[in-house]
Amino acid sequence: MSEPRRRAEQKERTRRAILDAALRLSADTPLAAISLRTIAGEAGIKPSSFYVHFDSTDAVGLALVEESFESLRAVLIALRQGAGDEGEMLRAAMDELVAQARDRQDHFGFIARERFSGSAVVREAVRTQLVRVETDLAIDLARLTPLNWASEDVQLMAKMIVVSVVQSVGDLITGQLDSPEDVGAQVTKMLRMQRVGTLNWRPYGSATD
Amino acid sequence: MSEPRRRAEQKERTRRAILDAALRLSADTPLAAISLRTIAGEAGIKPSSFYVHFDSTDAVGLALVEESFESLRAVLIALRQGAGDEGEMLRAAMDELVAQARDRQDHFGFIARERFSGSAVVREAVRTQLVRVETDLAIDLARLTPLNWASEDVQLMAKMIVVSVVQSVGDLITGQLDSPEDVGAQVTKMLRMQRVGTLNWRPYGSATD
DNA sequence: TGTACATCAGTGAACGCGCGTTCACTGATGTAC
DNA sequence: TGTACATCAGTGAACGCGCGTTCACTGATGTAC
Repeated sequence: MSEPRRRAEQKERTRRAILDAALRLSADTPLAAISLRTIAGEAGIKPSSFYVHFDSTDAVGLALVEESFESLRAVLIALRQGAGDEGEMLRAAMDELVAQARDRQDHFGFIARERFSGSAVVREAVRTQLVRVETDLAIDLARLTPLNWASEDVQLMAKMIVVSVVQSVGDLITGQLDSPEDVGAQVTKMLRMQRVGTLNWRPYGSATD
Repeated sequence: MSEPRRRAEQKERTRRAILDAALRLSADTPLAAISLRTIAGEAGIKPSSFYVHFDSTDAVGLALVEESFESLRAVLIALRQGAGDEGEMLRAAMDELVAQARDRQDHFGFIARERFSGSAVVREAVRTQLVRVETDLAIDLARLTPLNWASEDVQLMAKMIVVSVVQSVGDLITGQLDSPEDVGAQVTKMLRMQRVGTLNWRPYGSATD
C-alpha cells in the first residue's frame, strides 16, 4: 500500500483544481476581475493554500494560455497530417476543429477573451502565441499558394484564417452557432470564400476596382 | 452674465468626464475589473458624486457601447454614400475607416475588448449591436453580390468583413500595425481576398476541393 | 516490521486596505416677485 | 435691481465587507536505520 508519490499526486490534483476553477469562472468574468479568494473557493481550498501552487492569479492565467493554445495547435497539427493533398488537409483540420470545439470550447473562449482584456502580462502571452500560430500556419499555406505571392500576403491570409476560427468557436460559445459541427461548416465556408479568392489573386494591386 | 443653463452644462461636462475616464481606464483593464472609486478618481470627482450621473459602472459601459458603435456605424454610412458604384463605395468606406482608426481607436478597442469579456449585460449589448451592424452591411452587400447567393452566405460575408475591420483596428492598438493608413491597407487587402473570392463563388457546394 | 525524524500541502487567524453604497450636508445656480 | 426661497450637483463621513498576503501551525506522507 505504501505508494511513494501520493503526496506529489495530490499536489498535482489540487493544482489542476485551481486551473479548472479559474477556467470555469473566467467563462463569465475576465480573469483580471476574479479574486484569488473566489478561485480558491471554487477549487475547494483555503486562500492561503493557493500560494503553494501559484504566485498570483496572473501565473494561473499564463498556465491557462499555455494549455489553451495546445488545443488550437492541435488543429494545425491535424492540418499537416493531410500530407500535401489540399482536400485531405482541409478535411483533417476541420475534423480536429469540430472535436476541439466540442471538447475544449473553454480553451478557445479563454483565448478569445483574454486576448484583448486580460491583465497586461496575460494579454501579451496570448498575442505572442497567436502570432506564432499565424506564422506556423503561413508556412503550411505557402505550399498551397501560387509562387508569386508575397510572403506578407500569405501571412495575412493566415491571420484571416486564425481569426475566422477563433470567431466561429466564439459564435458557438455565444449561442450564435448551435453545434460543433456548425462551427466546422462555417469555418469551411469562410475558408472557401477566402481560398477561391486566392486563386484569382493578383498580388501587385491592379484588381478590377 | 446670468446664463440660464450653466448648471445643466456643468452636469453634462461631469458626465462626459466619467465616460472619458472609464474609456481611458478600460484600455488597460476590462471595465468589469475597474472600481467605481477608480473611475471617479480619474474623472476628478468624489465617489459619492458618481451616483448623480450613473447607477453603476455597468450603466457607464452601456453608454460607452452606444457611442462606440456610432464610430463603427460611421463607416457603414460612408459606404452607402458611394451610391451603388462598387469602387466608390469601397473608397469612401476606407477613408472613413482610416479617419475613425485615427480619431476613435478607443471606441474600436472598447468594442473588441468588451465583446467577450465585459460584464454579462455589456457583453450582450455589444453582441446585439454587432449583429445589427452585420445585418445592415449584409443588406448593402446584397446589391453587390450575384443573385444566386443564399442570404445566409451574404450574412457570412458581412460577418467576415466586420471581423476583419475590428481585428485590424485591434492590430493598430496592439502595435501590430503602425498607422491608421495601414489599417485601411490591411482591410482593403482582406476585402479584396474575400471579394475576389465571391466572384467565383459557387453557392451550392461542389467547389474544386 | 517498527521507530524516530524530516518534509511539506494545506490551515486558521490576523493585518491593513480599498471597495460600493447611504445619507445628511453645502453652497452655487436658478426662479418668483 | 434686490430679496427671499427652491433646486440640485457635488461633498464628507461613515458602514460593513471581501480583498491579497503573512505566518506560525498541523498532521499526513515519506525516509533512514
